[in-house]
Amino acid sequence: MSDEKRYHHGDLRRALLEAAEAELAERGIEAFSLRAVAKRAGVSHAAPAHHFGDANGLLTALAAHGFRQFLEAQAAREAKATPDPSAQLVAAGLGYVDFALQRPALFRLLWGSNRPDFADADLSRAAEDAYRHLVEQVSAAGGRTVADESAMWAVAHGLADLLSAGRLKAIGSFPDDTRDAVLTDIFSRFLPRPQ
Amino acid sequence: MSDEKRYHHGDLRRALLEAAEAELAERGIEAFSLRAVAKRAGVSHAAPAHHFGDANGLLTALAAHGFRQFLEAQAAREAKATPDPSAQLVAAGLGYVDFALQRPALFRLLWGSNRPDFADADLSRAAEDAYRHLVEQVSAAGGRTVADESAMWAVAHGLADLLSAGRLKAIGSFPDDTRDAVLTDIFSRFLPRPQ
DNA sequence: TGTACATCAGTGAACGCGCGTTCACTGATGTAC
DNA sequence: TGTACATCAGTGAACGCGCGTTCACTGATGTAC
Repeated sequence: MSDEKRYHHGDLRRALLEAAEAELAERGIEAFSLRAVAKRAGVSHAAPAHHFGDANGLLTALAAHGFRQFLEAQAAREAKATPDPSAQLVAAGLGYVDFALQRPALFRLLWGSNRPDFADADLSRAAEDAYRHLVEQVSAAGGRTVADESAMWAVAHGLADLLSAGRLKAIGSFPDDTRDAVLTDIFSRFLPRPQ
Repeated sequence: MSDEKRYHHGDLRRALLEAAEAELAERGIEAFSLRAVAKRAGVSHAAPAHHFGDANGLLTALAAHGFRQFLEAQAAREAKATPDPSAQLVAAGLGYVDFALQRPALFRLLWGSNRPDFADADLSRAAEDAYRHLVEQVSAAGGRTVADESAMWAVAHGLADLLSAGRLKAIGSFPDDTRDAVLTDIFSRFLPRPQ
């Protein structure tokens, strides 16, 4: 039954989110349109309205979903690291960069666009969960000041943004394990200092 | 003669660049259109073609101009700092952030858009000048490795991007001199270490 | 100083296009009895 | 188990809009003589 043509899609909401991310990746947010997303999902161009209202509604839902995946990318690295708080903080930083490299279009939607409605309840909750995770990690590693927290966030964010945009060519051209080693070196410089 | 209505504008190229930046600031790159820029500059919507070809041509020229102003913002901070190489490097970082806060729309055009043609000769020269400046500053301050260079770039970029987007609310709410002190503290952690 | 002419910058009407939105509709699904 | 009906998801045609592009044009400027 999976390949028969059905009137009701069955899981159009999810299909539209995937199509939207693919559109962002291929054509960029500047050329994003609801009609192109619907076409990619194989559905008439008026169908998305049932699920998301308009294009910004779809992008808002996609951004909320993106923040959850963003946290998952960090959790995946943390699970592989030793439980030491500093190692966990470095792992979160590596996950931050992983996400930006693996989903650059989504990364830009989260951090560099004003189209999602960041006042939306679901999206703002997802974004705050991500922020809270950072604060907790820094705190567990001994960070106490605004500077501690901002330093770690900024360096992770800067590396992620520059790498996903194809700048920082030196690091970008390293094999994965070499890249991880250099990134770990950099993150280590920013670890909160013992008082 | 300045307020009389003339057929020839006189300095339409510059006026279009200014109008384009204002449009970016007000409506975002996602809604950028040549017609709106022309209207803002008080000129018919076909006029920009004489100077820039199309919208991407205009954005490319604006980006090249932006990179030069980006370097100027750093130079302004460097001129006020002591000549010590580490102090100069920190000053460059503060200028990086200044630019992002003062011209957020332009900052996003330079670092977060794919609409400018980065293969354009003038733009790529301007972008490379900015990159070279960074490398030289890091080198003068004793940086020798890819990690030294990337760390400094990433933290400056991350602070600039997050602050200009209104994240990092703690630092963003400080008065200017307090903000500079916190940023200087953060940059100092990333200064190349003596071997 | 004056005239003729070439070049250039900007105009404004016209065009075709893809967009979001609306709306009457149709087919599928779920539920009451 | 069957029937009737309400609700829901998706269709497809229609619309008006702003967009980029084209093009014949006009007014301004510069230059040759």
